[in-house]
Amino acid sequence: MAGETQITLVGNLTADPELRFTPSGAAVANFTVASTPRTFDRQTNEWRDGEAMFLNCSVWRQAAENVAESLTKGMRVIVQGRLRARSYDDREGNRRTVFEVQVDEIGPSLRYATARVTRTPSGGGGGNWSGGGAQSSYGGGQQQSGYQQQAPGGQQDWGQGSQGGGQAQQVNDPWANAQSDEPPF
Amino acid sequence: MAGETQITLVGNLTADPELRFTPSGAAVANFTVASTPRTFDRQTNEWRDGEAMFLNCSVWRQAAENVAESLTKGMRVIVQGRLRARSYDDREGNRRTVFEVQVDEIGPSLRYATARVTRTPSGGGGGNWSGGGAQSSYGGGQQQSGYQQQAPGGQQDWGQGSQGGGQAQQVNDPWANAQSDEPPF
Amino acid sequence: MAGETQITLVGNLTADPELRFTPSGAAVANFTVASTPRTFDRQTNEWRDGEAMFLNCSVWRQAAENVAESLTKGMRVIVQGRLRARSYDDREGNRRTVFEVQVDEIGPSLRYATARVTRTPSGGGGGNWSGGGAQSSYGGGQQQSGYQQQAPGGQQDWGQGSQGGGQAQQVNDPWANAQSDEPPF
Amino acid sequence: MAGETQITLVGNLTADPELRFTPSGAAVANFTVASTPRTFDRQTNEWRDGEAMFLNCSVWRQAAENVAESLTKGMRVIVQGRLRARSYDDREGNRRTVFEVQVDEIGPSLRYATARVTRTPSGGGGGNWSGGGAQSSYGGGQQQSGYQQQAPGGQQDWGQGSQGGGQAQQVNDPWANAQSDEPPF
DNA sequence: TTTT
DNA sequence: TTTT
Repeated sequence: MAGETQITLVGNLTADPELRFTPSGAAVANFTVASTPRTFDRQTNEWRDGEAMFLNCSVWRQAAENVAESLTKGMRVIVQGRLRARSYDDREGNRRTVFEVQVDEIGPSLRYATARVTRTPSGGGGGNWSGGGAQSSYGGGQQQSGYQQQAPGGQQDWGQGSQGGGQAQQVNDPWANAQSDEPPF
Repeated sequence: MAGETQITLVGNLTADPELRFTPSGAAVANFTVASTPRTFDRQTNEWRDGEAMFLNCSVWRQAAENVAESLTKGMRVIVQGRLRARSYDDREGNRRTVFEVQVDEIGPSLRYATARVTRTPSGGGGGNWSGGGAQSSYGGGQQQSGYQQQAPGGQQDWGQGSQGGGQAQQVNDPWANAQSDEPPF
Repeated sequence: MAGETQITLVGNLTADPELRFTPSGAAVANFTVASTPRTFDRQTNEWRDGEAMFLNCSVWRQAAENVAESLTKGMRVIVQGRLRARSYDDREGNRRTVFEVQVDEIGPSLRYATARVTRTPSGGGGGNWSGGGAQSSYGGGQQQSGYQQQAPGGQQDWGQGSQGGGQAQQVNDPWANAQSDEPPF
Repeated sequence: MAGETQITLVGNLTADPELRFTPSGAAVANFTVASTPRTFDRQTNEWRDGEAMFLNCSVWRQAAENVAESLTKGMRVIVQGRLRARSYDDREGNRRTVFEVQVDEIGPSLRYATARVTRTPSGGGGGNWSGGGAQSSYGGGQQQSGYQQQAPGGQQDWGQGSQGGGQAQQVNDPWANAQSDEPPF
């Protein structure tokens, strides 16, 4: 008995994902995707950009850690998930509602980029299956060290001003505290 | 006036993608995604695997080349596209129909894997923008050679029997010839 | 070259659709869909309702007129479309953004209801065709009268207070004037 | 933890739905949707029809009965569901696989047609609610008779030859027997 | 096997 | 502002 608000979103990260942990240790990554609709104008026979749309996304557990490790500001991603609303009262006491995508699957788009995929050691998750895998035989050590070296460079490359993006933080902010141990969805 | 057969598919590659070129030089990559539906059985309170589904996918142009370079047998991917049917007559003269996903967006899933994304030089495509971009500073040569070395290992790792998967071939088979210069979709 | 923000929404109308016409005579129907996510809680082994989500939808041309004629407050619908954002400044000068679904296809859900479908005379639209008109075999009169009796009760059942819902209005409000002759999407 | 093969399908019924019951009394409706992709050819500046695609669909319980009562050959529908594969061996011993959409939500499209919705008495289902019942203000009788006149014509219009479509049958064919009490999905 |  |  499904049949809900399925959404498939394509766009670019407005900033590096933010990784957090609930008190019980569950990882959550939050990020915003900017999606600019392009429509083909039959009159003028050319493409027109619509107004950009910014959607907050949130992803849990192992995927959250993978997202924080793999994605940075500007990258184009594909997101499959369910649209949700969260209401709150702003400082003036007005009821506001915010939309958020609960991510089921996410990955970098290969439309304008290539990706080198590395399987996440399924420790602690009970992951039932696969994914990458390719690089494990590459000669662990070499691959590993390569990875370590690369990370910083990649950071700088995006000219991002945000420090700590994609870095884990065991925060104690209100939001984190408000989170239960388990994903609410 | 849209409103068609939108499909969002998650599953694993059954083999390395096959990259081909139409006579006029347009790239096409074909691959098959195996998707095993999991349903939560409320009686027994556990997850049950359904019958695996195998879907052919085809992607064009720059994305085709990126797919061939990035994805290998076994990897989990997210695919967004439109479902199509192709009919043909088999050797016994029976009309058969084959389903195929025309890929709009594809990427490796980050559920069980990480990915290092590198922006494709937008040469010859007029691509309006990008994703990745990060790895340019990794020191091209090193990265490159690393790739060459890694490829074979990765290959073996998935226990695949198909040789040449992911390799470009300027084929002249009937199918390639039948293709026009432009994607039919 | 597609690959956008596809959304498929299921929920209930919060009110009767509002039908308007652009100066040049193009029909637009606007309505809001309330969608309450239900998730199966594996701990307690029961279904839990999430926070309701309210999404504005807009549909154009013949479909707009059909929507206004067919749908009323409370009905469950399926909507297929693309999610868009519209920004504006509120009275305090704050930039607000509103989400809206540009409807590609819409229909009443048959999950808890039946529907008697009547093809719209394709006058003025060039629509290539349509749906049904099946019920002739039900024994018109009997079925009909049964329907008549039900209708009023059903109405009250919905407890809707809005009068004039689903009625066309050649409005001249700013929004209508702002609209061009053609759908902006 | 979802993230599967979501499909949203728009097309026309190739025949009236077939309603069956499992031994334990659960209703199932099967039908085929023909979907003809239309693409806008930028060269010639006109729409082109692609090859038609035929997809089997199956829907369960109350919705199955509603479908059988509401939909007939030729009608345009919107279907939201999950794509599945079913394998079998044909008479020559070849393994064949058939695709099928497990319907989550379905309804008649309002693009070229109107619909009069009537809430299904939620007897025996526990359905939490429904749509329908709006048209009371149209002036029942008049509207009704208008409908009656249209119905037969519409019927013939469709030139449908299949009799008994949409009629319930407590079949005992192999397939029905193979079905368990509960939907397999 | 098929719809518009 | 709201539906079930």
